[in-house]
Amino acid sequence: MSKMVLSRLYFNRPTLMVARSLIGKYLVRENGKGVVAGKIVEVEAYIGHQDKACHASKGRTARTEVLFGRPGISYVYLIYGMYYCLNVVTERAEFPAAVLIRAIEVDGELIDGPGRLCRAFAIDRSLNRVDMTAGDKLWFENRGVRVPRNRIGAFPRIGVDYAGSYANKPWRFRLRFAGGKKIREQ
DNA sequence: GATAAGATCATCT
DNA sequence: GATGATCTTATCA
Repeated sequence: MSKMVLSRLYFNRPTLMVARSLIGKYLVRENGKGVVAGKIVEVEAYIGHQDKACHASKGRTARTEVLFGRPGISYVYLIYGMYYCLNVVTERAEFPAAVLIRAIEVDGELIDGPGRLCRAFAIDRSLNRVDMTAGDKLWFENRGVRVPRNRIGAFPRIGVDYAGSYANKPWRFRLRFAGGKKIREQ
């Protein structure tokens, strides 16, 4: 069986649907040396120019241009001068939306937080605007893990208090258990 | 356990 | 010149 790389059509759907269904899928990173893969356990959705927490709410700029592009493309940026965050663009072209990958489980070990995740996977600005549906360097796989809806919790997003009425939207999704243990909630 | 502060820079005003 | 889709370490209680 060939690898089940998530396709363009997978990401060309409502962002909340993509975000929820990404829980339990695998993020795969291939650099020159080898392959690292981990199960996604936490994501956040950023949806449209009306969402003040979404970078595209400030308009279409050189930086946010990628959010207006085709689904399935990576959006990597530097935050607080020290950490990278990995997102994947969702929904049709011209509609700016993306899913931030926040936490991953690799060999039973939880890598908690977008900055740490990118460090562990050696993700930086050179992986911005990569086509993640091509199965090259960075992509998502469905490895047949089924996650029941009741194992996924929805919470407000992190660090977006400034976003007004959008600050409290339950657009963060997290697996309630990982590695056999209950993990942090809220 | 909780909270505070420091590191450090691309992007936008 | 201000500001974060953060993480680590230190200091308190």
